Amino acid sequence: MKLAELSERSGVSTATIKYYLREGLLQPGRRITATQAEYGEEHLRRLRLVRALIQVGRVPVSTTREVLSALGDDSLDQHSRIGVAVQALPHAPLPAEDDPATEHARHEVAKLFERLDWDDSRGSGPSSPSYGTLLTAVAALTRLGYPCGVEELLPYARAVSQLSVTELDLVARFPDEERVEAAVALTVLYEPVLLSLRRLAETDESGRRFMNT
Amino acid sequence: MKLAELSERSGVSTATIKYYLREGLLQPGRRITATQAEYGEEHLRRLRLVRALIQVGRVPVSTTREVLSALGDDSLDQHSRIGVAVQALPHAPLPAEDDPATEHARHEVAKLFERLDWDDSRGSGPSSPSYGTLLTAVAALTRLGYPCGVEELLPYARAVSQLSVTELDLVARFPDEERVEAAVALTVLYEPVLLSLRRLAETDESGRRFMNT
DNA sequence: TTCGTTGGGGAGTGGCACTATCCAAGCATG
DNA sequence: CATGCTTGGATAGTGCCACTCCCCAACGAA
Repeated sequence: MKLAELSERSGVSTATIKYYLREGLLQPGRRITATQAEYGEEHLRRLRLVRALIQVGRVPVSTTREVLSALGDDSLDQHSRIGVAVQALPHAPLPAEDDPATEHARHEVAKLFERLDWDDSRGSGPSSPSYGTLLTAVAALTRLGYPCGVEELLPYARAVSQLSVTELDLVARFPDEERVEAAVALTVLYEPVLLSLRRLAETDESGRRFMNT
Repeated sequence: MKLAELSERSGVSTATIKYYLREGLLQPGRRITATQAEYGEEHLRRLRLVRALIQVGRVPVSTTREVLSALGDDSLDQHSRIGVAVQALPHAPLPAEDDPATEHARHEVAKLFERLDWDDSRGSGPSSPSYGTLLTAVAALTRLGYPCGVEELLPYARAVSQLSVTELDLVARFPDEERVEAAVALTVLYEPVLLSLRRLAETDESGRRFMNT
């Protein structure tokens, strides 16, 4: 298939596909002549993944490139490739160091990790960028005077622990060679699912309580 | 307090504060002389909220302005103000209309809503922007061949339903005049908490399964 | 009086995700 | 074989966003 057909079948403009090729998000097609190239189904699939990550998952283009290169890094085992890909995803800036709210956040999050048996040797833990994002968010809430200690965090942690089990069950059903891509796609694309369901649930619950009808 | 002190106590540069003033995210200070203004504690508090929404919650500046104006709209009741503020938050683009994946998404999400008793009259439901975001994400997953039907969505929906109850319990503890701000702050700032905990949980679970030690 | 400081305002910056234009080399048609 | 449309590569430009710089006139302390 030529670039124009790839564009039509994916719904992505040829200009944008050319941009992705330049940025290394897509392998170049097989050259037919000096000015033409041939693309296959795997290009279409990859393009759809790229589009989903960028548009639905809001992953920046440069980050997408890193994530994709981790997908194909044969020198790593499955867990490491998933880890590298997920760590490349965007995270909040680290919190200010000398700040009482940050101190509180560190303390509460540390207590949370004691109560769960999450293990830093598996990649969760203070060394992970997600841990930094968590600290930043907890510190910001603390600074604004909203409660955000272990007791408030635990229900969230328990909920996502359960969800991660069912999610990894899903990932495990895929054959080896598709598993890392599945893990990344599900990690990124279930984020908007989770957030929109949460907003819908909150809107509904807020209506139950604060609406007079 | 003068602008310089406001800057120091909030950790936001004077240039940025001036930018927020111009953008209407902050009320102008009380004018002392022709070239000086006085700011109070409520300016500091508002500034911290703005910073948290923009930096931690990744809410765009223009959206933040809309959210803040909904906070102070006395013509609406609490539920409506929360609703307006949350609807102003960023959402994914609506999915393509004439697409089998979108059709599938509509169908599955409709089935999901039948199983929960979420009510469109309360603001959740097809008319809500979050509903559109959900459709887009489900359609993208479907297009990539990942399972994303009622059975997969239900655990997520149940989890966030529970969380929304505890969260609204928290909101209800605040006095009336602080309640809407609390609802918005908690909605936005718990998003990174939820997402980072999910990534940590997944990393941990992936380690348990796919790591050889 | 002098000199640093203050707040307002307009213009500039850097990053990002495209997008428009140009060009030479095909291919298709009469 | 001539003509004109299409193709893919490269370069430069666009629009948006969140700041950030700079200048200015008015203050205020020494």
